[in-house]
Amino acid sequence: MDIQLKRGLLDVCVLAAIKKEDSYGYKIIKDMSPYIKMSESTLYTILKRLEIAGLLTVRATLHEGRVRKYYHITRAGLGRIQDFKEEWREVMSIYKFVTREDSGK
Amino acid sequence: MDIQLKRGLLDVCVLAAIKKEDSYGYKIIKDMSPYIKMSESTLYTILKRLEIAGLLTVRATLHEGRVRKYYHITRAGLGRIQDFKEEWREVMSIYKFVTREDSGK
DNA sequence: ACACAATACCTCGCAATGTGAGGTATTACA
DNA sequence: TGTAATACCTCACATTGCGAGGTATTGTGT
Repeated sequence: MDIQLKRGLLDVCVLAAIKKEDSYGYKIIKDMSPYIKMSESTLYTILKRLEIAGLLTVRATLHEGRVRKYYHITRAGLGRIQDFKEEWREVMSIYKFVTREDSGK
Repeated sequence: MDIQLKRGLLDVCVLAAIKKEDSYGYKIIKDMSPYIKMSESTLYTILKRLEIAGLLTVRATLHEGRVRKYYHITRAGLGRIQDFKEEWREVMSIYKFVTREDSGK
């Protein structure tokens, strides 16, 4: 899908992916892939960003000899999703503006 | 509204603003302002970009001593709006993913 | 006459961010 | 021995919205 359209969705998608239960990078990409594709470099950049912003916390673990970092959403992260939800009214009004049919033409 | 969310909408909004009838920069901003705010520098950048991409054409006129440039949407521009419309299914599925309630939690 | 808003266009540098290319390391399987 | 899968990461690059700033004309208030 259009890269510009993605920009407003990716952050909040990642948050949504760890909302239900803590998850890790590799799994987040797999879970999101039916809805939205993203490269690994993008995801790890975003995870770092969201951590710095305090929207999630990290906990490193060892799993079958491999490092695995679990991400946990914070209250602020949940707030971010809520904000997104509220902003969606605006988005839909824009969508309607774009797709309206100029009946007279 | 969130600047990242805007990125996917602005181009197509501008096209929608000139779809009904040819319009010019200053008026486009006014027309769109109830739906989405954008600075002049943004708009003129976008108009230039869309012109280069062949999604609209320009016609300079004189109006009460001031230069006024009218923009006209091309077939490709209409196609861009159509593409956006079709991509919206994907966007809505992402929206649902983000806002779903984890019933069991 | 002077100041200021409105109309109408433009350029430039900055900051944010998705991506491909590339890197490191372990486990699983043919 | 080699390749895929798992799992993490860095870096340079291109795109793009925006603020700051610029130019010019017309209209309005003092």
